[in-house]
This record gives sequence, structure tokens and C-alpha cells, in this order.
Amino acid sequence: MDVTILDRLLQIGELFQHDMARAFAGTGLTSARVRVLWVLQHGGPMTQQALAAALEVSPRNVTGLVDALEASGHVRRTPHPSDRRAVLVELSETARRTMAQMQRDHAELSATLLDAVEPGERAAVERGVAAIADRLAVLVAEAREAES
Amino acid sequence: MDVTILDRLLQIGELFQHDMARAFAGTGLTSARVRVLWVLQHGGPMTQQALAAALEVSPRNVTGLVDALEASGHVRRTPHPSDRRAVLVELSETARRTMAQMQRDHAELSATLLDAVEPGERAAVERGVAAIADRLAVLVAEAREAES
DNA sequence: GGTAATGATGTAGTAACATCACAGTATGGA
DNA sequence: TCCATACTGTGATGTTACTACATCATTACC
Repeated sequence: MDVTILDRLLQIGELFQHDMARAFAGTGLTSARVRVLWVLQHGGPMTQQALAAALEVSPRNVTGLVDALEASGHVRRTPHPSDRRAVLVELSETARRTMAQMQRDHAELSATLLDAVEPGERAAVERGVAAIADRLAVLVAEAREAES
Repeated sequence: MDVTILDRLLQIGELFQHDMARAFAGTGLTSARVRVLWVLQHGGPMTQQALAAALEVSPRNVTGLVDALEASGHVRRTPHPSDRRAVLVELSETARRTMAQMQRDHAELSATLLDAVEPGERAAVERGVAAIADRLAVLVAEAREAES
């Protein structure tokens, strides 16, 4: 029963996820809600329809997620400038700051982890992990394609 | 906004998880239940108490998980040989076969992913990822320690 | 201007995962 | 023998995440 590189990669994912869950406990943030914040940070303010498409969930579900995030002050609903049916969802100032801080912590952790690798091999490891991620993305996309 | 190695690692975790969820859809298996099977495969038959401890959830929750897995034929409850209060939970033959197959698929995927890395760098990448996983495990353990 | 599509949401419902409190039974030591 | 303790199971509940269907306002097309 060898330990494959995939085992290691998944171990990393699990450890991180577990740690995140611990960090978020009590803040009212859950993984689905963090995903919303993530999409908003990278895509900017958008309608709930767009959010639903990006998250691949039903629009109705987005309403609930945004409700929760609005109640906790992470997100704001503003009227859409040109379509009075729609709302624009955007990150609040505090959420933006929180996300920025997370990003910084993230970068720091990244550096710490890379520090565990032999200096001469760091570049190779970075390249290799990127290549693996890309390959996996392709495989998953193919699998999804084949299914539909 | 650089892409850090941690971003890549998390991307891998997410892709894999998403793909697993898709693969399990319709089989009645969920992540929590697969975790149970995983513990049983690695730890052998055990009582629900032991299972609860290994999974870090309440015994009540384990009852429900085992109920579901028993109904779907993945797991069997047998009387404990020396303690008539307790039950031993063990994998069914079919579940054992399923897990073995998963393991094989796992190894195959692992090889495919490693194939995306430059041949000369594969050993370094394997070492590096292992080192990162170990470092992260230590960090998480420390964080948990500091919290309690 | 009338009709159909679109965006958000209310209502209702499902399913998984988790908790606590409690009951029943078995164990094992005083 | 009796009593505390341990293991499983039940009942009641809570939260989260998702769905489908229906509604209402607004927009867009012909």
C-alpha cells in the first residue's frame, strides 16, 4: 500500500480544509458562503443570476446565500443601474479587507510550505504542481464532457 | 495577484473533490460515509465508539452513518465477540472490492498526473509535495494545540 | 401595446450532517 | 448482589445546502 503523490495532494487539501473550517467556526462563514465571496472578489459586483451561473447552483439558492452574507455584513445588495429587476451583489468594505488579509495569510503560508522543500528543488516543485493541477483540470473537464 | 503554490494545491483538492462528488452521485455514498469506509478499511472492524473517536464525531452520528451504509450494503454490523453491548462494524465483501478498485483507480490517476511532470523532475516533485504535506500537518497540529 | 422572457424571491420540501438528552442493556468492580 | 460505567440506539432539534414551483415586477421583442 504505497503512498502515492495523489495521496499526498489530497492529504494537503484535507488538512487545509479542516483548518479553514476551524478558522471559520463561529464567524457564520461556511464553505459555500466563502465560495460566494471568492467569486465576488475575483469577478467584481454581479447579479445573482451571474453568481448562480458561476457557482453552478440554482438562482434560488443564491438568494439564500446572499441573504446570509448580507445579514453577517459581508456583502451588500445594490440596485442594478440599468435593470430594475436585478440587484448587484458586492463585497462590503470589511469583507474586502478580510479577503485581502486572507490572501496575505495565504501567501505567507505558501512561503512557509515551500520553505519545507529543498532550496534547489523549489522551482521544479512549483512547476510540477502547476502541471499536475492543469492536467487534472483537463481530466475533470473531459470526464464532465463525456457524462453530458 | 500571483498564483501561489498553495493556490495550485488547493485547486487540485477542489477539482478532485468535485469529481468525487460527481462519481458518487446516485450511489448513496457521501463524503462522510466514504470517510467511514476509509477508516474501516485502514483500521479493520471496530466498534462504533472507536469509529466515533476516529472520525471525531458523536456516537449518535455514527449510528446514523452506519445505518445508511448498512442499508446500502456497504457495511455489516456483527455482535462483538466479548462485549454484548457493542457491535463490530465491518466492510462488506462488495465494499471491500469497491474500495480496492478505488485504490487502483487512485494509483492509476496518480501515475497519469505524475506523467504531466517533466521526467527529470518527478522525483523532486514527489519529495517536495511530501515535504509540504508533512510541514502542513505539523502546522495544523500546532494550531490545534494552541487553541485548546 | 401586448406578450413573452428574465431576475429575484416566497413557499414548501428534501437530504445530509451534526448536536443533546435519554433509555435499555451489558459489563465489571466493590 | 448492587451500582457505576460503557455502548448502542431513539427521539427531538438545528443548521446548511440544495431543489421545484409559483409570483411579481420589469424588460425586451414584434
